[in-house]
Amino acid sequence: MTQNIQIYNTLSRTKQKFEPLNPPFVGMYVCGPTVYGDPHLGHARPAITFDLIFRYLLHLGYKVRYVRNITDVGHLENDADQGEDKIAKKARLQQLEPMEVAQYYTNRYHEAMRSLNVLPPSIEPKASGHIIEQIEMVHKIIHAGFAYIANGSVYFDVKKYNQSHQYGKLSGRILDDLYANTRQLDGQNEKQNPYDFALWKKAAPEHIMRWKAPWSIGFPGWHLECSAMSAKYLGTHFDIHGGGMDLLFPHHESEIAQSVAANHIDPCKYWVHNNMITINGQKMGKSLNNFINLDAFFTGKHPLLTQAYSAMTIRFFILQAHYRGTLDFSNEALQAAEKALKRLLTAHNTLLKVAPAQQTDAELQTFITTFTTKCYDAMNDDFNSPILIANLFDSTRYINLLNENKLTITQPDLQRFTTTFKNFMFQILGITNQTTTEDTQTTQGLMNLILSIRQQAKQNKDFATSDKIRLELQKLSITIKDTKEGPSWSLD
RNA sequence: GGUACUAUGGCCGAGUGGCUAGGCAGAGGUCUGCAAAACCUCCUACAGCGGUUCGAAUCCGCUUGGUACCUCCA
Repeated sequence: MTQNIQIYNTLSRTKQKFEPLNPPFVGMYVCGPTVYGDPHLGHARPAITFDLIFRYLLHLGYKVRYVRNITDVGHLENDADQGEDKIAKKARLQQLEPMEVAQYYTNRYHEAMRSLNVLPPSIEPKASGHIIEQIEMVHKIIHAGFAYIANGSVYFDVKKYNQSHQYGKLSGRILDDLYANTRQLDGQNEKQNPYDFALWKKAAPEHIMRWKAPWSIGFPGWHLECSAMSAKYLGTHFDIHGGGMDLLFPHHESEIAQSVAANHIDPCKYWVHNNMITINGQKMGKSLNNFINLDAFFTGKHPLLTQAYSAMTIRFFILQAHYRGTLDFSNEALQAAEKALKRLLTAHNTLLKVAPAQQTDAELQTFITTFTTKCYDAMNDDFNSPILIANLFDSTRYINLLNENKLTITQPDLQRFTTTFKNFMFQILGITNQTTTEDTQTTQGLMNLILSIRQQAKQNKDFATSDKIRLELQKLSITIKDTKEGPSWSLD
């Protein structure tokens, strides 16, 4: 916990020293999914980004309360849909109860997160379970004079708020510009100004998800749930608020306005935003037909994919880029990531087999003394996972040299080396080693038998047999390697 | 049009005012019955145009791409 973490704050557009409000406690809120469709690539990036931050803070010994919500209150698809929301629409199309839809896709989301080895958050509140808190917050905002009621709906008065506060300080927007660019929606609107946003919306007759409030039977505005739930579980002023860069405006901007209006304080100290994902250089969107569900990656069943990619490959690929940069998905890039990951995992298995010696070579000694520090430095610099991964790759060279007995290492140094490697690779980056069957006794016995038969064949120069064994095993995803110490095998 | 992010070698991707990130792919070599793996060596880029500087890919300005948001869409 003595680490000096620099964290990029969207609010200041600079890296700042991370100083929790109440150490060792850290409160972190991240906007979760709206559960009306299968989880896709767009869900993976923020989940993995904040999983990395969560894991690192935990590793350093912070007591982190990580809150990530589930949006199961439908919000309007667009004006033309006459008040029908996404979840309700799905429910109508599939003839299901809206909550059935929400639960189904919540489960799907959880399954995907588990595959990606994303740790569950400390609290995962649902918007539908916090209607009371949201109504209370609307009361507070009305009481503070920053909201008005129109025909059963309640709107946030952005113009008034902006007179005493700065609406746009997070996204860099200026209210006059917003006005100039949004006036085309004037007319039948209940809003006093086009940039006002709903806190509570009166439900149209066909709107299924509805709750009773003093103003009308209706549903909460979509910025409100995050403000209400973060305040409930993390307090009115907490450490980190995260989410995708696409949420910067209007969602997060409005969260600040609501919280300041209701609680008289900015909701959080650090705003952290992950950048977006593109596919083959194009934006990902349903209309462009390049919208890839996570399941499609795992099975390879999508026109844009030439093969299946494991969840760990996806995770590793995302971590190979810094979270604030855009990330482009392509088959070529994913295949590179797949091989790179395999190389690291192989190196780890090799490291576990290294036998200690009387002394550590000078070159290796130098490396080991700086290795741990360099890994921490990478993470401390705004969670720079690409640099961390580069450091791990630097270490593989030494691992392989140790394996070939070209270098030696003492037991304490080996212990240090292994601990650092494991901590950063598995605990912090959250990579898992999927080859579990490798260790079962039966498999091990069978493989020893097969390999001894193959060695016999090789000694008899019966290469037809030895090659056949290797080829057939390859079909079962088992790779044979002939090393100086004899044959070895691994499960791909 | 506005706001913001971004532009790096064949590909993916870090970083920095002068001291070659890393991975993948490619070339050569060692090893090997062959293969795979591993190791060694090679491939040295920073959108364009100006400016600041002893020196910029790194700072400043302009131009041109790309992306997101600006719609009661996480």
